[in-house]
Amino acid sequence: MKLTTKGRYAVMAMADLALFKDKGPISLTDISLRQNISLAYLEQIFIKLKNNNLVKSVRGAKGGYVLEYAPEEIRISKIISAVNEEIKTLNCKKESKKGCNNKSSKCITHNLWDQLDQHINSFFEKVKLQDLIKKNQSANK
Amino acid sequence: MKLTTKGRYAVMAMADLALFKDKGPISLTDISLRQNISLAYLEQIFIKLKNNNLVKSVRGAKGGYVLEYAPEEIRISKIISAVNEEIKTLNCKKESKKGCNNKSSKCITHNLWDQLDQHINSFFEKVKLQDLIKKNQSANK
DNA sequence: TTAATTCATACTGAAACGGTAGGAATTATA
DNA sequence: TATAATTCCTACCGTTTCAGTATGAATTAA
Repeated sequence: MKLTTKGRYAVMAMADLALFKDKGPISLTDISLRQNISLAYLEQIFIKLKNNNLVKSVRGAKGGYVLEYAPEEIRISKIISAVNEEIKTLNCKKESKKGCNNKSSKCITHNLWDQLDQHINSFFEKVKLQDLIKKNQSANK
Repeated sequence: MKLTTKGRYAVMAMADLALFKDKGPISLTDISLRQNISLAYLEQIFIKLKNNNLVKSVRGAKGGYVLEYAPEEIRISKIISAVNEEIKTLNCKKESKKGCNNKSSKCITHNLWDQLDQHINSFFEKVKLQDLIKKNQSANK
C-alpha cells in the first residue's frame, strides 16, 4: 500500500463524482476546478481508474466520467491501489530468494511491516466512498 | 508518520541492541555486520536515536551503544519518529490558513488522512521492542 | 465545422531517498 | 605513549520518484 498525493487526488475526485452522480457525466475540467487539481494530472489518474473499472468514460463534448458502482459499494482501498500500481513498497523485498537482509531468511522486523501493511489495508477497506460524502451531501445537488 | 528504510533500519538496529543487551556496549560495526546495514548510514541513524534518548553512547575503543530503557518499555513508534524528524507528511498541509485545497476550509478527504495517521500511529504504539525479539531470543546470548 | 472532451505518451524540475566520504574527538589497551 | 577502535559531525552525491507539463490525437455534441 503506497500513499501519495496521487492516491489522495483519486479519492477526492471519486468523491466529487459521487457528490454529483445524478448530473450525468462529469468532466475532468469540473473536477479540476472544484477540487483544485491539475487537469492533465487528473487525466492520468482517470485512465487508471477506468482501467480498474471504477469509472466509465463518455467521450466527446459533454462527455466525462461516471461512477461504475454506487458510492456505498466502492471501497477506498480499491481507489488507492488502482492509481498506485505497486502494492507494498519500502518493506522487505517480497520475492527475493535471499530474504530481506541478504543473509538469513527474514529480517527481525519482517513481520512487523507485514502486519502494518495489513493494518493500513484493512483501514481503507472499511471505508467506502459513501462515508466520505455523507457530511458534504446537503450543500450540493 | 513517515515510513522509510531509515525507520526500518532503526528498528532493526534497536532490536539487535535488545538481543545483545547483556554484552555491554554494542558497536555499530557489529550491528552493521549482523543486520547488513552500511556502517556510515548506521552512524547517522544512531545520532538521532541518541538525541531522542533511546540509546546511550560509550565513546572510544570498546565503545558502542546501549539501550536507554528496557525492551519492554520501548515503543516502536518512538523509534520511527526519532529518525524521521517530520511527523505527518504527504497529507493535507497542516497549518495553512487556506485549507488543504487552497479553497474551502478542508478538502473532502481531510478527515480520512487524519484518521489514517492515527491508525498507523496507534499500531506502532502498541508494539514494543520486546515483542520483536521474543522469537529470536533463544538462539543468541 | 468547431469546441469540448477523453485518450495516450513523452518529458521534466525538484525533492527525497539511501547512501558515501572524510575527518575530528575520544578512549581502551598493548 | 602510540595505536586502533570507536563515536561524532558535516558535507556531498547518484538515482529514483513525485507531481506535474506539454503535446497531440481521437471522439462526439451542438
